[in-house]
Amino acid sequence: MPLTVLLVDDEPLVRVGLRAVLEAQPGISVAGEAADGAAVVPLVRQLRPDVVMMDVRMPLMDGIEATRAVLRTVADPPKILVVTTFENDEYVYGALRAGADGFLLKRARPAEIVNAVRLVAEGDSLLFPAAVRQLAASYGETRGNAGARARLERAELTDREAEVLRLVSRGLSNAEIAERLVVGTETVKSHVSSVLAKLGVRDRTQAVIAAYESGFVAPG
Amino acid sequence: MPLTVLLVDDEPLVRVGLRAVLEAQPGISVAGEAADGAAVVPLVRQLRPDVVMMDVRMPLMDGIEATRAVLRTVADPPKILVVTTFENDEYVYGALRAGADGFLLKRARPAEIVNAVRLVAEGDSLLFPAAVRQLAASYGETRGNAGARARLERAELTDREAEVLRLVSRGLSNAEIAERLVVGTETVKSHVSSVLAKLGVRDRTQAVIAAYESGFVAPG
DNA sequence: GCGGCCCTCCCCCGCGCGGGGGAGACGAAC
DNA sequence: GTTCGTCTCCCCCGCGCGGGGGAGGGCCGC
Repeated sequence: MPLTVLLVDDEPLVRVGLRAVLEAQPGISVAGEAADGAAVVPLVRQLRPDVVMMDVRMPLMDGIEATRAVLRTVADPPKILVVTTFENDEYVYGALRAGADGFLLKRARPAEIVNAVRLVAEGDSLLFPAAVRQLAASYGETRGNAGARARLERAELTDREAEVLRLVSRGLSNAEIAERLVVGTETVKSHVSSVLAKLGVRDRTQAVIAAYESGFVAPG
Repeated sequence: MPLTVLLVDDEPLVRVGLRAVLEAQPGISVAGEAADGAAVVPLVRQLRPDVVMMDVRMPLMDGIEATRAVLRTVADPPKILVVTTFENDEYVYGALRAGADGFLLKRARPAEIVNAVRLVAEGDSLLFPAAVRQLAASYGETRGNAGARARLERAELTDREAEVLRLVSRGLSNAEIAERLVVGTETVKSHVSSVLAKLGVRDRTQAVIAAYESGFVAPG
């Protein structure tokens, strides 16, 4: 059975984006969506998701309140992954103190998002994107962080995969990449597939987008 | 008969790049390549290209000399499009005075390159990428520029095409774009094909790259 | 030594993609 | 009124792409 996720965010666009990222990933499915924290508890009871991706700032009930509500009122509660736009969002502290299992920046690349969901689902407690590490340090120390770090690094691209992604991001076809690297096209396909899986994307087009969005390749 | 182009550049990589861009464009074919200006005159005589894309800086004979040589010694000479890396390349002035029909920055996006080739082939004299306009102004005023400008704008994407490109650049498939825009997938395919043709690229992956490289979409 | 990862290559298969045509409807420009 | 561009939709067709398997060799670390 796939890993199920409940999305809670007042912006439809964010929900669509998260859904796209997660649905593209084999083994993860989005069980449902909610536009406000107020709707979370009944939805969790109904859908029994493995993970709740929870926005912090929402109009009726914010992510902190909603996290508390879920953990207080639901038996065998799901993991709660707090999603925020700003890395210095003070609400994040509150959400983590309320019992959230991890937090994630909205501008995280797809691979990080997927990893984050997988990690909290598997019980690793906290996630720290590089940009937030210093903030985390000031927050107080961190259980399970080393494990999470190692896991994130395992998900990083190998040298060859990175090389292939660079060429994909320059518009080359598999055959052209094969020629350039002096290997067979099947080998290139194999690397491309690995890259797609690790980035959590569906096709090479989305891989190029991820490459630009993550700074892996830069315009100009 | 297609528009034929002779590439003259000492860097193989540049020739490969230009060839890829131009060959991807229907109606344009690369008739030949030369690695130095010294080889241009015989090649022009042999191949009778419509356009010569001429690097300025080359080891044996530079683009200025080569331009002069072609125009002086070849009857019914091809159009000459000067290609340069630096927008403030002083050699460009010389090449233009020597009779070149236009100039182009190497970092121009594929669509601009294709447009430039088409424009000089059709007789429009000078091309001014935005980044070079001020330089052009200081150079002295400009015949045929208004015509070129209008033509470049005609080659720009329509509203619908731009909308489709934006969605392509967010990783959506044709079917997803169709759903989003509430039209048929055939319609989307039609728009995508137009976009590819106008950008002078081969597939949606290269279109996304062009979108990022041109600033049409921005990372983050 | 043995497991694990990486790189390499192979098979089959389905489908999305893109090229090549064409065509109708609408509105703006002439 | 006619022309032109845009947007819409349709056909056929080939191929590149990506998923699903598997498999072998090399290198490193335990």
